[in-house]
Amino acid sequence: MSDDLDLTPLRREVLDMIKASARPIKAYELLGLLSRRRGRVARAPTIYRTLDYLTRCGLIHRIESLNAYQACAHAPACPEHVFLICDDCGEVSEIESMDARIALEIASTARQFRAEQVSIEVHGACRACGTETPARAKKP
Amino acid sequence: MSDDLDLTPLRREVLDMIKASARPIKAYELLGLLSRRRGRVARAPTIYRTLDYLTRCGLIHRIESLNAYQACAHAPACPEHVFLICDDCGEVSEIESMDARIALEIASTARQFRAEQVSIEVHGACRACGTETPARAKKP
DNA sequence: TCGCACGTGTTATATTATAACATCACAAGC
DNA sequence: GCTTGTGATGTTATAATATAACACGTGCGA
Ligand SMILES: [Zn+2]
Ligand SMILES: [Zn+2]
Ligand SMILES: [Zn+2]
Ligand SMILES: [Zn+2]
Repeated sequence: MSDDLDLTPLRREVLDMIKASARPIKAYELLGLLSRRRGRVARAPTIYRTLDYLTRCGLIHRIESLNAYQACAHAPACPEHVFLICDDCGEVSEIESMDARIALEIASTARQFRAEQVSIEVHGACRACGTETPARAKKP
Repeated sequence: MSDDLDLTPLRREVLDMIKASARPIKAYELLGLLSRRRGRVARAPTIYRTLDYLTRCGLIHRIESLNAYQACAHAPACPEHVFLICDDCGEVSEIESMDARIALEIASTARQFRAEQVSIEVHGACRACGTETPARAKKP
């Protein structure tokens, strides 16, 4: 395991595609984009290996409840991140909550559980979607 | 949408299988168990619909990072749950952390995000696995 | 030069999940 | 009784997500 980045052309290309996406992006979407960019089909292992690498480096995060990936909003080290996921418009914002992290650290330690990786995903309605109508009226 | 439970035989059978499992259990594992119990194959939609129902009722939880399901440890209403997931032995314990929940509520509200469903999954090493050896030595 | 580590390509397949439609049982209303 | 609607379950097919296993090439140090 090395500490420094090895951003090969493939990894950089995939990272750029993820950064360019306004929403979390899925593995097979990236695969399609990559195939088109390069003029030949890219296969699943190519993209999954790259996503693994970028995730391990902390450059992107996987959003478990969406099976999708998003560039980290807070640089290469980001231990306190929380995703606010709007189920209406699909927007996901990454915030930091030191308080939540501390609470979890305390709760884990109390049970002698050594926390290594924390995933916090909050589903709901973002500001724009939540205020569309006072009391929950969706177009059918 | 009704408030009270409709635990049909299928739903009860699946719920019992989940409760009987010492670990989170996967949809296709349940499908296999169910097929054997009933002496004929059960198909995927049967189990997924049942899991949806039980999840919506709060009787079970889905663990997103494992694609697996576990019975709720805290009765039919459980808004503050956190999963401590041991990556060594696979044990998952469900705890409650009001503090984490409050921290997230505050952080969400500050961004005018209306939180509806929160998923907190902490991966790491449980007490038993974390103390096996002082500094991380796994059998190869 | 040789062997190794590692990134990538390729083939095949495993795992997870849903769409769409058929059937059945039960209950409300006639 | 019959009709009709509703919700649960069964069935068929397929979509979406992910990994195993092996091949190939390049660079690098022994
Ligand atoms: Zn981040
Ligand atoms: Zn929104
Ligand atoms: Zn619970
Ligand atoms: Zn353990």
